[in-house]
Amino acid sequence: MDQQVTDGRLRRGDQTRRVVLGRAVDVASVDGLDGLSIGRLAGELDISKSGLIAHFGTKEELQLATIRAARAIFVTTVIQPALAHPPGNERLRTLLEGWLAYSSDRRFPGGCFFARASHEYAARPGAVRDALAQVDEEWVRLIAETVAQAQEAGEIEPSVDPAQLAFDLTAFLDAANLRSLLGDDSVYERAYRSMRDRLESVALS
Amino acid sequence: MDQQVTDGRLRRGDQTRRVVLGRAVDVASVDGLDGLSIGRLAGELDISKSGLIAHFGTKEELQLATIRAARAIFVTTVIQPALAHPPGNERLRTLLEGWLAYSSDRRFPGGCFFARASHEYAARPGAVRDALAQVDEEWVRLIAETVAQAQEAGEIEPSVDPAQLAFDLTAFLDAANLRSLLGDDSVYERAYRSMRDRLESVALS
DNA sequence: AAACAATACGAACGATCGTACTATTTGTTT
DNA sequence: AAACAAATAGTACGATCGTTCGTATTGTTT
Repeated sequence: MDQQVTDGRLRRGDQTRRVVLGRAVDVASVDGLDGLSIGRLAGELDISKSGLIAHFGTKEELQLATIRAARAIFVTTVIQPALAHPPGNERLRTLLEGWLAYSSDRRFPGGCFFARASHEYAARPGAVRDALAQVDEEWVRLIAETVAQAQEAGEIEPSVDPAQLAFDLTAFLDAANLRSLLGDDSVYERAYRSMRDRLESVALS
Repeated sequence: MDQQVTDGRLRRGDQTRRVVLGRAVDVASVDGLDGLSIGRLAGELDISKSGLIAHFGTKEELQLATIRAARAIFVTTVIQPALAHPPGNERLRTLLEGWLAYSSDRRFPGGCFFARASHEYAARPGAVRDALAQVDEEWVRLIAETVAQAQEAGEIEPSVDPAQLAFDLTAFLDAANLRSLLGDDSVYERAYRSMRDRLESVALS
């Protein structure tokens, strides 16, 4: 996204930003975007509070930057690999299985970053909530669109409402993520089975 | 649970506890069990910080008491009314529809208290997480047991795994709760439809 | 080498956090 | 009325919060 930077000063700043955000997403996935305190982050990274916040201005800007960083990781981990597969059922399954791996492999130590942060800010109006709501909506829409493509490919019954199926499938994923963190070890298998059964129930080919 | 208290001093204390916890569950449903600060709570209720915390000892004890208070509200709002119905499909539907109403009516201003709090503490070991995990497990188990009773009544196919069906159904509920808070107005209808379709797919009678 | 720009630091600000300690008030018991 | 018990209040503590300001460091440009 960013063009190659040759100025060593800007390069240094970008590197610091990267390190800070890399730590921020992990911290926030466990302790939330509120638990993401500037002093704590600076302490863990052995840099000064003032030097850290100078990159973002305010805490809210740091939170928004953290959301963008987490979104980029999610795209790289879950979405990009799936886009290598052809549209339709195969891509849909890759997306869903990729999500389960993203959660169960603990790409973020606190499980899905967005499940954690979205629940934290869902009932609190503001820029942070809006950003999280948009990411969530993008994700659900991607699943629905992929379902629609599978229909166009003749792999899923045309009578199925893509948004409805996407609601069900993403619900399974989120439930597995939460209950795994709460100590249920069987829940990823359950989610996989529910997902498979649900897809088989609407399969055509 | 508590026996009738005649001592006016203890009565006064119980009343204060009740007022504090009544406010605490609402605050925590929006701002989380961390956002539940003693100073804020005392300020909103016009009592002293020291007088408030004297009832609970520490903040963690206040959090645990808040979880117990929220659980009592949940039982009264969702579970008790359903227990008036006969075991089986009827009770199961009442539980699920009662939950959707509990969420959409905003019995807690931040939506489901436990969805909010569970995600907040899911990845943070301690007494608070354990208490939340237990409430969640109780709830899912109740749904699974009610499914099993519906099987015994010949209303649901005996081949169905009650825990698997309970996983699906509770997943729909939680997804509706979150996405409603994030601004999706159609999501309770979607959850209702998914729930109904899922139950019809395993119905016997 | 001098001027400039971006980054990073250190110190301090007022505010709020959870908690502890000491009165004071309110109600009961003798 | 006196002694006691429970609830409530007032004050202060050290720690941490987000933010601001002035200064030093690092790198580039002239």
